[in-house]
Amino acid sequence: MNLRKTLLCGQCFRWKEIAPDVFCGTVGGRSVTLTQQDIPPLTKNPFWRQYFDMDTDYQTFNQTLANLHPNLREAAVCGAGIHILRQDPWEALCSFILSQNNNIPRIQGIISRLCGEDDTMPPCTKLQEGPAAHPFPRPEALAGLSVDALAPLRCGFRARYVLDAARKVTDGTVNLEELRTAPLAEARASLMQIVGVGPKVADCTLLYGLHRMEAFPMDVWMKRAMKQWFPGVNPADFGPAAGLAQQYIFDYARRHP
DNA sequence: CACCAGGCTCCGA
DNA sequence: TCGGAGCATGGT
Repeated sequence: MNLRKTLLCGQCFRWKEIAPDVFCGTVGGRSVTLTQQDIPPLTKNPFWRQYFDMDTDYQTFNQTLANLHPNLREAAVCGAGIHILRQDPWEALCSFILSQNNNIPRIQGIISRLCGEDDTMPPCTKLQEGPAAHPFPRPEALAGLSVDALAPLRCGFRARYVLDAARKVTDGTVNLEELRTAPLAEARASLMQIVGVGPKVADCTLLYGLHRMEAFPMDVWMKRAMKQWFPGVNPADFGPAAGLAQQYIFDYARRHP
């Protein structure tokens, strides 16, 4: 696993590079600062082993993708080392609602404020793991709030989307844990009951929050990228590596102006 | 000033 | 069912 690629490829928003190759993040109520060298010992810890998805065979996924198209082979080589993190489903849902029609630096800022971090707060510099000062807020904590209460987040029209998600997750309208094993189409439909959740956000939630690797977040940008750089390749060809392929394609397109 | 940012809702044909 | 404006906010 390549730590930099994995944390900076756009799948998560709570990791900061506080110095070259030094990353500080908050996951599941824990904060940690680490570098690439910390990964081997850290993966003895079941929690981090699971979060970084160390038990999935990415080698086989890479082989599958590389054989589909020459450009996809190149993309897979460049993207090798990216793992799809096993993020908290609610955090992923909420994060990708906030990501719509938005850019990554601002998404990070909004999520940082949502977690109660102050804009003037210095970056965390402690070098070992500890309890999080600012864990991601649970849906129950947000469900009762008003749009006005979220004004300090400056997330604009997305505020009512976040609140609708919080309410529907809290009252059981959407049962995130059940979506781990539900048929993909059903899981997608369930998430799209939430106002502000369309096909793209639903698939991002399934992929990053519920580790449904066969989910393929598709939008007009991705359609164009597929047609331009990977003609003749269909998302159906990716099988259980679809989510990983999408990540590789995203990175590939970024490197090809 | 216009345009864009990992989209979606809402409206009209 | 489809297309396109509008949406809050901040950066370039």
